[in-house]
Amino acid sequence: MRNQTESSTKVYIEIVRQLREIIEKDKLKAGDKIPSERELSERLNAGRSSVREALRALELLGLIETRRGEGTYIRDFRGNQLVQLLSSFILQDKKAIKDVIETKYLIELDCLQLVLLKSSKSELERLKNWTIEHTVEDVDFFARITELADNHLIYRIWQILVDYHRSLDNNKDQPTKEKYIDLAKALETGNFDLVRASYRRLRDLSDGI
Amino acid sequence: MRNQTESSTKVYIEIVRQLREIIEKDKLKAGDKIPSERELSERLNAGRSSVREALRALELLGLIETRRGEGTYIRDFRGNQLVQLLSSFILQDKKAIKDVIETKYLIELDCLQLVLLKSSKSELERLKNWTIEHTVEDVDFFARITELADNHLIYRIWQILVDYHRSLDNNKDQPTKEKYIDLAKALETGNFDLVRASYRRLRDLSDGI
DNA sequence: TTCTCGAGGTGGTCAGACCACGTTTTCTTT
DNA sequence: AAAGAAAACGTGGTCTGACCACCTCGAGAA
Repeated sequence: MRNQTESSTKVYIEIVRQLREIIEKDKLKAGDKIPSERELSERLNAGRSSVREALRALELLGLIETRRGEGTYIRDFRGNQLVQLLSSFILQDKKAIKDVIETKYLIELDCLQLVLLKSSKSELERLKNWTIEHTVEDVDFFARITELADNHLIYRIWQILVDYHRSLDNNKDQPTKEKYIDLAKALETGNFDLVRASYRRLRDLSDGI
Repeated sequence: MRNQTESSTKVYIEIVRQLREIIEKDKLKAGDKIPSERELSERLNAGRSSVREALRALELLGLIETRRGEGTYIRDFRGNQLVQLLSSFILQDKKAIKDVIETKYLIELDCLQLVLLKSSKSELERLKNWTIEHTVEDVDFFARITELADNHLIYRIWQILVDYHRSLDNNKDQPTKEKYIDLAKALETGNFDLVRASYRRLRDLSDGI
C-alpha cells in the first residue's frame, strides 16, 4: 500500500473503505467487535498508525467505540460524539443559534405530523396517559414523539438539534405540564391544525412557523 | 502529556480541544492555515502521531483540509465529506432509504414555509422568472429555495439529504417544468396550503406529509 | 471447587525514519 | 541584471518498532 504510482487517496481513507467492506462481508452489526488494529494493519497491508488514523476518525464520528485492552466495537450510532464537537466548532454566531432553534421547532412539528399519520389511537392514548401521569421533561416528551414518528433519520437529526440546543440554551424554564397534555390531546383529535396550534402555545411562538 | 495519573481522555481528543482553543485565540477563520503537525506536536507536548490522529479525524469530519507539501487549513465546513461516509455506512436497509426520502420531503416543505415567512415579493418574483427562463434541475430549484429560507443549518441538513438521496435513487425522471413554475407561483400567493398542494403534485405524493 | 496471578492480546502513545510534493532560496546561465 | 534551473527546506503521508496500561482468560495454587 506504500507509495504506488496511483495512491492519490490517502491510506487512512482507503482503510475506512475497506473496513466498511469487511463489516458488510462479515455481516457485523452494532455491538460486534471488529478486528484488532494489528490484524487490520496486516490484512490491509498498511501501517498500524494508518489504521489508527482511520479508526480514530471513525471514533470521533461516533461510528465505532474503543475499549482499551478489549478491542474496537461497532457502535449503535446515534450521532452524538460528533455533535458535541461540531457544535462547539460551529455554534459561534448569533444567527447560527437562531437557526438551530428554528430548525428544531420545524423538525418537531414535522414529527408531530408524522405521528398523526402513523400512530394508532391506542399509541396516542398511551402517550396522553403517560403525559398525565408523569413529571414531563421536555426532552422526554419529544423523544417519545420522535419515536412515534417512526423515522430513524429524522430522529437522529432531532437528537443532534437537541444537543446543539442544550449546549447553548441554559435550560430555561420549561413549559407547564398542561401544555404537554394539551398537545397530547390535540394529537388524539387527528387534526393537525389543532396540533400545530397546541405546539405553538407550548413553544410560545408568536411568529410564523 | 504522556501517561499521567489521570489521562482518562485520550490524547487525540485533548488535542482536538486544544486545537480549537488555538483557533479561537488566534482568531483563525476558514481558509487560514493552522500550525504544522510537527509544531503542534511540540506546542502541545504530544507525539506527532497523536496530533495526526486528531487532524485526520477532523479532516474526515470535513472541518479541516490538508494539502501535502503545503499545510493544513481550516475549512469552510458545509458538511459533505462526512456525509458521503455516513451515507455508505448508514444507508443499508430499505427502511433507512424510506426515511431519507420522507425526511427530505419534510425538510423541503419546511423550507418552503420559511421562504413564505421570510422572502420578499421581489425575491419570489425573481424565483418565478428564473424558473420560467431556465431548464429546471430539481437540485438547483430547491437549492434556491433552501437559500431563500435563510437558515444555514437547515440548508446543511438538506444538502446531506440530497447527497444521501442521490447516492441511492438512480435519478429517476424529474418532474416537468410546469410543476416547478406552479410551485413558484404558489409561493407568490403567500398561501401555504397552496404551496403544499403544489409541492405534493411535484413530488407525486399521495399520502400524508 | 474456588481463588490468584501471570501470560498474552488489545488499545494508547511516542520517537524516529523515509518518502512525495510545494515553496523558497540560491546559484547558474544568458 | 534578469531569467531560469537546481538545491534546500518545510510540510504532510506512512511505516516500524518500542513501551505502557488495561482487560481477559486460563493454569496452577489453595
